[in-house]
Amino acid sequence: MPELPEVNTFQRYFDETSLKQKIVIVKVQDDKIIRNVSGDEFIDLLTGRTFTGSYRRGKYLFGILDNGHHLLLHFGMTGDLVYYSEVEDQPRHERFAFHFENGYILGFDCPRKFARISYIENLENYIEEKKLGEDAQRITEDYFLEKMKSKKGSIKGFLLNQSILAGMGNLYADEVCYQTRIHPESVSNKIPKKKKQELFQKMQEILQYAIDRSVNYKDYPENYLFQWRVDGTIAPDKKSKVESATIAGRTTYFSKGWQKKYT
DNA sequence: TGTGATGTTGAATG
DNA sequence: GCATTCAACATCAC
Repeated sequence: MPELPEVNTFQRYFDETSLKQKIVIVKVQDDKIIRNVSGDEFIDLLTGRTFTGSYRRGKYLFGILDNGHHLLLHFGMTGDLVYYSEVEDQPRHERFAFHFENGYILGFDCPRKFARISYIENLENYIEEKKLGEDAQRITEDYFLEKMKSKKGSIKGFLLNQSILAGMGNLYADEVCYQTRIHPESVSNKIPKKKKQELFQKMQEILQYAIDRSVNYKDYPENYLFQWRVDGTIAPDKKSKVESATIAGRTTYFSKGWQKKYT
């Protein structure tokens, strides 16, 4: 269930379990999610290798290999990592797995197969090709304001655009809009500067809050919109009702009475 | 039984 | 070139 904070949690998990051990066996149960090489090539490329570190940018997690290459783990909607040693702990929808020297296994679970795995020889080139923006937590306020100036689409679409800033997903974008009282359909370059700054600050705050606690959406405080993503419920501000609409192609929850639309 | 779900991408359209 | 919309990807849960 990964947006930036969740992928950050995956990174921690990956770092704690899978670094500095040789991969002795690679198993591929379903190579559909492996994008740029075949299942057999994947096995050849990774057998005998060791992960020395990781790098996360938005929702993209790159495992750093001991030959300087990278393995991209993108979790899609339902990707998950499971480190286990007993066969019965193997996740139900494991698509591939690394067996380490110590007998433990890192399995990549993914029911919906929306994940994307790529073997990358040159990370800079890959990021360039994909036009992957800088991580949402590493951009500056100036950059954020500057980018918004020229954008005529909805603020929701802006926040979701991974080539401008990487890491915001559907739920977090709604949350940031809600907390800054900006209607998600607002036109990006029509939002007053002060509100834009607020948007930037809130985004940082919400992401950091989630990262600090490795939280799930459900663990958020009640005044967050997260657990109120139901039409017609009373919004956390207690006065307005939550409604939904499709904005920027995604189901978006907001509260008309609470959030102002700048057009 | 039908519907929609945390994400990305490519095609089609304006 | 840009922005937007839609369908597709595959499975599960309600």
